[in-house]
Amino acid sequence: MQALPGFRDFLPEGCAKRNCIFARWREVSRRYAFVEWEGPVLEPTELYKKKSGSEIVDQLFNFTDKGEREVAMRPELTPTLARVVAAHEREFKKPLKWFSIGQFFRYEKQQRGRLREHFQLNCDIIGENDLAADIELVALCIDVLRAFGFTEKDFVVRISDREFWTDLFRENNVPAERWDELLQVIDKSGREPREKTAEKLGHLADPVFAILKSGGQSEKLDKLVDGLCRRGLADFVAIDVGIVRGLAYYTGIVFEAFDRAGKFRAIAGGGRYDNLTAQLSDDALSLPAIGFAMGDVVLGELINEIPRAREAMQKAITSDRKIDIYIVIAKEERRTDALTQIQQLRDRGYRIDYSLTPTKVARQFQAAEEEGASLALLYGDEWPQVKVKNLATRAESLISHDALLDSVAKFLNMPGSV
RNA sequence: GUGGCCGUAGCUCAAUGGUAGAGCCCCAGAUUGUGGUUCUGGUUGUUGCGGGUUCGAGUCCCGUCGGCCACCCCA
Repeated sequence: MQALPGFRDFLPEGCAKRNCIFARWREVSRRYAFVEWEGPVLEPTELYKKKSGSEIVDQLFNFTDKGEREVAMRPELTPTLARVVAAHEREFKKPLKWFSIGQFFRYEKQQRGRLREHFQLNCDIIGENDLAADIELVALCIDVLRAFGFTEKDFVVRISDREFWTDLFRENNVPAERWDELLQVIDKSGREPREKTAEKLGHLADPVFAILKSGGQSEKLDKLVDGLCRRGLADFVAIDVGIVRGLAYYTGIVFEAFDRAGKFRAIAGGGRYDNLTAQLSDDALSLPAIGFAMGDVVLGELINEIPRAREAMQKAITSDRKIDIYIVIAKEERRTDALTQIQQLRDRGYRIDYSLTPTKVARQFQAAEEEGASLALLYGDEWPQVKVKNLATRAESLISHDALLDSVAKFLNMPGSV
């Protein structure tokens, strides 16, 4: 038996890495005063059918439940967020600055950087129209990546604005029904032959190609980049109007983070979706919103790729898995006394390990070393004294068992005092 | 969903169609209370699975499952 295709087992090392990623995500989000929330993993399929564009439905991990309901494992969080906000918005001051860390699913053939399950950080600002919110959110995205040790040499956030294109469509009298379709064509233009794109664009082909080549420009994008420059983040961003993103609900600024080497797919992406709460509440409510998501899979690959990030991650994992004290039971008749003190030490919050069964002393010290213990306490012939060994310096001293707790506390606060 | 490549021990990989191996890991020892070294010994495979060709298949053929890559799509 093995895990289903596209689903991962997290062995201790993988789990430690994942937890480390979550910790950074949470830490930086909190730095921006975002608050954490969570929604259900399973939603009515209907929630995704209309709101995310029809293309998403083929990729849903969906089924009929025992109550004959059409349900889907969530492929993304934004529709849930819009639903929840529409229902509870009066309970909160605006703007809402919410983040969430959760697992998402898609039913697709897996390949590298793309599984059937992954974890995502979602950060959203709801109820603020001002471009300041867009700037804040992009800055947050950059800072999250910086927290992993990445620099402007490692990644770039490409920023675009869908209004830049919809303005062009309007000027050229393109009916609004065709906008989504044309945006998809522009989104795809970098990945397919020019002739094919030109054919789909029709009379818009020439102006669109001209803009994609020259770069395009808009006051809004300039202000956005200027805002990031003032925060000292200029080197992390680039305007790229070719970025459109696939989801239908985006209405304004859209952005994606890529590794500079261009080796992986997008690390993170997001944008403005000002109409989604209105759609999901049948126009009972309309709140502007902007958000982004960052997945653990591509991020994890990039961490492995960049030495600085990989070493930082490794260091954090090593330090987190360390225990404080290993209890060496050198004489089995002292086991009960040792266990009494193990309980007391654990009650004080120390990480303690010991051998559950009679084991050679050498093996016990080996285990102490492997688990990264700072101290070893040896229970044997010295009783009622305990031998305390500093595993880094190999220095030993004898301490009466009833003075042990104080002595250990002193050492662990100030290594070197034993 | 379509196409190409691949599938041997827990991991990394050997084996001109002729008896399935190595390293690492793991476990146990080296006169019985001290840790990254060393030495010795030990466990593990229906060669992904199922058919077929052949005197004989890890090796060739077909199917299937799984993995990788590209397409599709991208949350």
